[in-house]
Amino acid sequence: MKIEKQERIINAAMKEFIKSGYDKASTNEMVKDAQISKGSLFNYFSSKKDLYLFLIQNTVNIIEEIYVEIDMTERDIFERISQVGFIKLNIQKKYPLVFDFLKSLLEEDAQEVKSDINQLLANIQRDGMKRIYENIDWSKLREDIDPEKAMNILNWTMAGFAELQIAKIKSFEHVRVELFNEWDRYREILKRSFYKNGEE
Amino acid sequence: MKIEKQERIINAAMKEFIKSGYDKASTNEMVKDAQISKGSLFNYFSSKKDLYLFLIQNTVNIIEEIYVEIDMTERDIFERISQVGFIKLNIQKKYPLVFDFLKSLLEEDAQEVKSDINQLLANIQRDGMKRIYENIDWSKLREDIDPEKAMNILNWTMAGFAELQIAKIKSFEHVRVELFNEWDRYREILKRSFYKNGEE
DNA sequence: AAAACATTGACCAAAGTGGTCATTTTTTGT
DNA sequence: ACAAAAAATGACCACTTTGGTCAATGTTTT
Repeated sequence: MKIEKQERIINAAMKEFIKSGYDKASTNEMVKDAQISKGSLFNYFSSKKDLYLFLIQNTVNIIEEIYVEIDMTERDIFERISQVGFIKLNIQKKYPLVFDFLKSLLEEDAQEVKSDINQLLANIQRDGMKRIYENIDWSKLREDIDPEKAMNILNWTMAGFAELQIAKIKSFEHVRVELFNEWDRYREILKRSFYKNGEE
Repeated sequence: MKIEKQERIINAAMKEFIKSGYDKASTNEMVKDAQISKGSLFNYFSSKKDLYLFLIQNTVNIIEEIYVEIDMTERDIFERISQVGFIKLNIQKKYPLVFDFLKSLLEEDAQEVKSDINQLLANIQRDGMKRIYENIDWSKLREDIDPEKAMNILNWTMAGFAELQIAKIKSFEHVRVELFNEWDRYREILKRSFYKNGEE
């Protein structure tokens, strides 16, 4: 099957599952959006559930790329967090729905798929943030700053910044080259604030 | 009508609208959850749309309390932001669904109610954050820090912290007294980071 | 005990559900 | 050019759910 059609189907299905949750997601809406016939969809997937589970597995595979791509030898927290952000941005560009779909999975509570979700997400949930921030050198931090709190502030700032940029991109419909410069400003503020004088 | 029953209906309706969006929200589910009969619901409200619009107006009224309660003479950003957080926390305690419902309104795209939403939300959207951070004294900030970025970092941190605490409360089912101490730690970190030495 | 008001849930036509399959269209091998 | 195989279609199915109604029943007030 043409890869473009595959993506059309996957995206349409994800979009509908995100919007409506498993139970209320309509296969009719999916085929309309993907511009294929009802019959085709049920040729590719034996049931709605089958399709849903495929999408979950697909999502897990994509998300796991993050862990693989992280350079664990980079021990500076600001470098590491920028790295993760960069990887996530690339994923977002390639698969714009994948994070929203993941979020919808965590909120899903339909009995029919609940256990399957937990099972398939087990791997990426188990470690979560911990794996991403393994082997970080905290010694550069000012001593009066709790590393865990610093990490939280960084994470929240990163997430907030990302959300803001995505909103901008979605509304203005043009990717900003200044994006990374802008992030660097935030990075500088926090770095100067959190690190001991003279470090790095 | 008994106030307790009113709240049961409002909460059940909001819950269902949050979960399913306007179109797919089921009035049957609402009456089941609120433990009233179908007939009663349509006695109180002439239609699903009528109910929805009532909930929006109700939400707007509640949210607007925030603006009223802010002490505009407090010009320190950290005080102000803690104030807003405190007000929001109280609203969250009294009306646990109101912020989720507000969020769901912003994501709603059903044609039948889209224009009504925009109209009713116009007031609280127009100014948004601006009104909350009016008349702040930025002179205490270190000169190498852009006030707008500082404000963003603060906002994101506050939101992240709140989310974390709500998650904790929801899962552990007991409100933490240490909550404000914990927030004060974050506040200290950011204050020491952002303010000139010796300020405040 | 009568009148006024509140609440109920069986009921309705209409719309939507996940899934099927005989039929048509497209692709393939020769 | 043609037939066989593969892929795609959408009308159709039985079933569920939808928002909304209203005659009947319960509850209060006068």
